[in-house]
Amino acid sequence: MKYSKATNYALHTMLYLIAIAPDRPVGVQQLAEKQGVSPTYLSKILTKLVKAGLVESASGANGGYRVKGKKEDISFLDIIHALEGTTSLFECCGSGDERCVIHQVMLSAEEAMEQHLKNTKLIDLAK
Amino acid sequence: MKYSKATNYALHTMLYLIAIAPDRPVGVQQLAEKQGVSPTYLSKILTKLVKAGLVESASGANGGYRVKGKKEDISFLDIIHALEGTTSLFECCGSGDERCVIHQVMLSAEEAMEQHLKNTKLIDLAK
DNA sequence: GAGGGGATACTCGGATAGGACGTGTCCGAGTTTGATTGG
DNA sequence: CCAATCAAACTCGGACACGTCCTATCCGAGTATCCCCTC
Repeated sequence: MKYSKATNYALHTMLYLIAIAPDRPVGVQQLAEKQGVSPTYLSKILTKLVKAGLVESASGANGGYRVKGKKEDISFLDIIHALEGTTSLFECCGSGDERCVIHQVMLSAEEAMEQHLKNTKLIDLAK
Repeated sequence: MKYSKATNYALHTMLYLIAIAPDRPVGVQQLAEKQGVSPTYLSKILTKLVKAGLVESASGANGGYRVKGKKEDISFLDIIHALEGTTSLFECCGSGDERCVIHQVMLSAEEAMEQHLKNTKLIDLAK
């Protein structure tokens, strides 16, 4: 039960893209160099962010990645959901949502954390 | 990033032990039968709960497991920590606790969930 | 000077490999209870 | 009737097998930009 390193990389990459938001896209090599990760691995992570609609990619020379949409709306939860998936942290009693009291407690605890992550926008840290 | 099934089994087992708290300990076979798990596997989970000081075991015939200490004080977080460990869900920037803003946000989000799990006692569900 | 053809820089996707971890089983050892048996 | 012995029930711990996911790398393919060369 831990957040994957990929989520960590994704958060740092997104924060960097938002903080120094340029007109031209940023190459994966530059992003990878900042965090000491291999560019090929980081590109896999960025592909997930693209599929989630958080960033857009530009092919070819001078290509790279750029934040898509409004930067002010991107929250921690958006990025985490893009990498970890949106399924619940706790799966109970086989099939799913019965009236299991344990399940209800775990679900509300998870929602408490998600509310915190949803209310914190990345742009708040990019001052 | 998911809670393990073992945590699920542990929570259900503890709730059962607290709800029907008998004078004599409950055997692992009876506990395993309730949840459809193999007794040998459940005994591994119970060993972790014993080491955490939440239950105590009695060897020999008519042996089994019993809740240790005050039943009113056992929270969800106690059981989760016993199985998942107490390490943080998020490990940032290599070594550890620098002044990484992302790390701070993730930590406070995690604490929001843990507060919820700490305040919910198992005995509240065992009516 | 204008247009076309490479070289270059970059992303995209699949295949692959190693390692860690969760899940589950099996077996031998130690321990307590209770019944059985012999004096 | 008492006590010693034996069998049964049960937990404990380690070893082991299996699958899955994370992490990371490599390679080929596609694509856009820029430079150079030719007409």
